[in-house]
Amino acid sequence: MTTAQVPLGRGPKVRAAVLAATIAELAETGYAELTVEAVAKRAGVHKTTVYRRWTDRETLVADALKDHVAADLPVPDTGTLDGDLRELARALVAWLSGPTGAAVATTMVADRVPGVAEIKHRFFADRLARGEIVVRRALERGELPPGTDPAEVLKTLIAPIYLRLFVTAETLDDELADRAARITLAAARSGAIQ
Amino acid sequence: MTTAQVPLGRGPKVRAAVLAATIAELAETGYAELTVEAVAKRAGVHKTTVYRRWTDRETLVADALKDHVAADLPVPDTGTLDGDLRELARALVAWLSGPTGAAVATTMVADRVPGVAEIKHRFFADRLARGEIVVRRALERGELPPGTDPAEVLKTLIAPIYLRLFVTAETLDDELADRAARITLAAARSGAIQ
DNA sequence: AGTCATCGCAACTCAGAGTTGCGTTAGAGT
DNA sequence: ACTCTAACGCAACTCTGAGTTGCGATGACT
Repeated sequence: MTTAQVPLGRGPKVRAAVLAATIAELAETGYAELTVEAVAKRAGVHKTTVYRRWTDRETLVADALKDHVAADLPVPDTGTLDGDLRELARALVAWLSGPTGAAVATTMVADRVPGVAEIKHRFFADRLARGEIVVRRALERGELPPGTDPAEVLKTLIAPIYLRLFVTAETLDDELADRAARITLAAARSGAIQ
Repeated sequence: MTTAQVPLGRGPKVRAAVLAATIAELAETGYAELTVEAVAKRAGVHKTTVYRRWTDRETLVADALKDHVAADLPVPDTGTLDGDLRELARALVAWLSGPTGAAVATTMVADRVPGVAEIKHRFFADRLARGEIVVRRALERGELPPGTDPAEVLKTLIAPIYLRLFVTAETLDDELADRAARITLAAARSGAIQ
């Protein structure tokens, strides 16, 4: 729906350039300081062109986030829950370590941009749901106590990573990912995550 | 230091009113939509008065956050790590459940307001450091395996609470606090938090 | 090569950030 | 109770960025 328009005229190129420029500006200045003119200039496009395709700044940002987040998460299958959790955590760290990933996550969380709340909710709900599969497989393999809540396991895994990004604001690394996986595994195995 | 000026003239009253109005506006509209005129009107003060005391909007917001965050955290001492962790988690939930707490936390995290980054860092570092005491006491009581990292335990405790506030955006409740305490305790006892 | 939707450009309006000068008032000291 | 002064209210600015409009130029598909 979003990108699936018949590619006629210069539409698609302009659209892609403007959305990419929006993400880049978000990464550099954040939403509060983002100006449409800066986006247009970066995209090599005139300001009015932006307003012809998007009604206002909020819609533009929301669409850029939606577009940038469309790629789906590859779900690992290493054979053990420990391996899968580490892969998931490392993939999240890798995404949030990039300039665009951090900017997208921060914008989704930070500001009350109308339209972004729903995008954020769908995005995280989708990611969580996909990740749950590795926990379900572990349950089937008997790696975890019955009654363990897959969604809560995933939340336990990603929580310290987002905490570091948003709260303590230190750099993300694979050591953090591995520790998150280790802690989550220990808690889940002990039956604490119901 | 912040509010400790000799109370001469109408200064202190105006300062308190404007800072309170700033927090209230942050809670209602967020930083991106916050206008100085709205703050002034809410504080029953003229716009120029605000600009006489604070150089710009960013300084005003930073000062309001700094002032609002000055209250120090009461550290529980229930006798058991489980009890202390639950108290800490519930206190955090209570703070973040209020309108101002959520607004303050969101503003600190969300936008790149110059001056706020440092306030955020100090605030969270201070809170973490204070909370660590309960873990140190548990280590002395032999409740946890030697080598357990107090700071990491605290981070494990608060991570799912901030995750729910910022990422999944569901309502915070004591059940969340208790689960966070339960999971943290299980992971720490198993020796996974080094 | 022609057609038409799309884009560039200039010229607006409007709101909010931040500033200045001057008249007015609240409050501390005697 | 009465000054006297620092702090406040007010009006009138400038400036930047959001969002709009009309017209002429250009690029993509037939």
